[in-house]
Amino acid sequence: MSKKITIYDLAQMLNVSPATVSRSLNNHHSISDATKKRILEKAEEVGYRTNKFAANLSNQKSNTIGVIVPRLNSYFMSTVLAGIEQVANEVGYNLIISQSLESEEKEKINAKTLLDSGVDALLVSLANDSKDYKHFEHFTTRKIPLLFFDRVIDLPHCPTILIDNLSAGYEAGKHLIEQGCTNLMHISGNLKRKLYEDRYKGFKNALLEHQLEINDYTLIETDLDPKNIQSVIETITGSPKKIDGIFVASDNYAANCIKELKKAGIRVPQDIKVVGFNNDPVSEIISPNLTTINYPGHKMGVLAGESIIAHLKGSINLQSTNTILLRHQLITRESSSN
Amino acid sequence: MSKKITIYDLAQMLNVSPATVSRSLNNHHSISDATKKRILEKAEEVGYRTNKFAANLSNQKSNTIGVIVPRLNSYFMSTVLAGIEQVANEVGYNLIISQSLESEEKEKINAKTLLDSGVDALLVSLANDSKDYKHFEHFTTRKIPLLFFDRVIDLPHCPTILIDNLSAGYEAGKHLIEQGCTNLMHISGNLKRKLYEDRYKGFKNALLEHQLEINDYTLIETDLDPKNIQSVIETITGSPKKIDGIFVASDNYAANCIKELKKAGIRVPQDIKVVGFNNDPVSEIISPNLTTINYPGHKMGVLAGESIIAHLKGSINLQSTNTILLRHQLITRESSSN
DNA sequence: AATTTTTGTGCAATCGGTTGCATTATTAAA
DNA sequence: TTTAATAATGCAACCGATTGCACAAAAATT
Repeated sequence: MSKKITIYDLAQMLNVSPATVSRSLNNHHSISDATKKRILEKAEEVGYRTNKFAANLSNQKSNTIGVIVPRLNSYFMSTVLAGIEQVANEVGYNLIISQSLESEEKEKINAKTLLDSGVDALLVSLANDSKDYKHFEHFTTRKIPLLFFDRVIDLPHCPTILIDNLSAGYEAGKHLIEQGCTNLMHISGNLKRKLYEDRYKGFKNALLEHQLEINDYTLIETDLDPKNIQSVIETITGSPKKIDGIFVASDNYAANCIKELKKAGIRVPQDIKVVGFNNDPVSEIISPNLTTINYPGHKMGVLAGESIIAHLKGSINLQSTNTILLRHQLITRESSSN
Repeated sequence: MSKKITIYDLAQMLNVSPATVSRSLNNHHSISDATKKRILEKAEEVGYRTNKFAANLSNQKSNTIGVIVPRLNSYFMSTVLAGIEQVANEVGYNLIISQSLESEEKEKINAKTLLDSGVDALLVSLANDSKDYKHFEHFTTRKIPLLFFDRVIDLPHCPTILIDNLSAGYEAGKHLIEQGCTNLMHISGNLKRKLYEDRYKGFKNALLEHQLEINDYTLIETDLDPKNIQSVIETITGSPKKIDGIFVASDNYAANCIKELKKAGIRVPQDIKVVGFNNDPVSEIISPNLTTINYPGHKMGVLAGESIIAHLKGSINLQSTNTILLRHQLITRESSSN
């Protein structure tokens, strides 16, 4: 029981060849039903378990998908991962998940490790400070499908899944303006990442469209880590013209902003209206409830998983599809009402 | 470039044997430095990448650790996973993560898949409805180390990492009593899981110690999913004796309770005091801030990872250590003040 | 100079499945 | 009844790295 049983053992027990055993286990058509049954039953009886290493070596594939994310402990990311895992699991794919912790260096190492581990495909959401993408070339040259989601770059033959951040930013800005705000601010994530750049661009477009002033206080670039929120609050309160509308690139950060603003005696939404991003659960917990852009993380994960698996199974060719845009949606709540 | 290079290719290029190449790549002592250098350089030059399948097959190990969790998109769990990933990554281990989605059936399948995938160790947090643990026996019989965290069971030779839920529950109860509550309620998760059972037991002990009544309203068992919170709120408001203190087994659920209680016109903490569990970020966002039990998820992950890796490297023997208890801590905030 | 050690490499088996091709048994067609 | 077609199974090479053992060359010892 404790020593592992191979197809050779089974073959010997049943007086057939290992080839027949292998074919039976894989339900190959050229084996008679009787033999198959006999072999399957014996395999079950003696607790045979296939050795994936050997099978992988032979098949040159692992039924494994690699995932690299900046960090896995954010509501959004864990939701995406949950989606990916769910679809992958259903069709028998395993997920090797690693985090770059926002470091390009780690991202490179992780990519290499996953390459060596023989993942059949790679899903990536980029680290904030990744600037060089050579580490992904190994995958493309080896024709290992590579898909970017959320924090994406445009690489030849690599599809991307994301939302239309440009118009999401625009809608957020426009909404604040329609609510009567005239002195707007955007608290952004790292602008090296296109999604943040786009959100800001869209936001700025809304301002431009309404001839609102754009100045030094229109944009604050942060790492979206609530730890360093104090300086941001100071910037807000220190603005010469009173800020009356803020669009924050993450709900979590927005919630913390509201909390700190309240502490500073600033009322939300009366003094400042706030719009967040993602529709995290926290947006409905914070008081006032947070107006936000719904960003369907789970759906994104499911889609990423399904796309890559469909590609692996050969049913679609992802290389040609370049960008999949998910629908987003402004959800208005108390934090921007008047 | 695009076709993969093996040690045989390298051997041929350099007129040495594959064995020498292999040994060089693994920095075996019996190879001269000159040869090693020559081989390493060539390997680098031609972009050699080791084939893990072959290496794993030969070594009978994968440098991979399997993880099964109920779901990966909860703040607590994703934090634990982040901790595990971090330490595993640092020492070159990969993590295959799968979720049971609270289903015993899926947990079984996942365990099987991970066994087949040849993980060197398995870390598990159990699904709520798991009742049968035979699927883990394969691991123990094959001497694959198995460690449970958070939602644990006592299996021979399997260490567990958790906090002292009994005393945490007791402290939560005692705190509410000290704040003047006399009519207490506990909103629990699935009592099949020992951690929830223990939290309730501890809580009950506090009540007993202070001669407080225990009745039908003392305990509500839920799945801790905010979706079905309404019936719980109704139970609270419908209690003949007004409930004035609630201990909730998760911060997220507690936050939602507070939100709904406020909607129902019940003031927290004036009418009802609330204590949560986990010290999620949401506990500091909700107003009033939530008194809670700090449960160090990241630390738990790090510890789980470190333990299992130390065991794999042979530096410690986990089989003998049976339980690792992490320190928890009551954090008092507004939701239970008076 | 002869012998023993030490060092550095190679041979070949092994890990456990997979699969193209050959072979035999069986059934259908002529 | 003979021949062609079909079905079922086995042989043996292959996937790519690892490693015990043998062996030759170089260094150390007597």
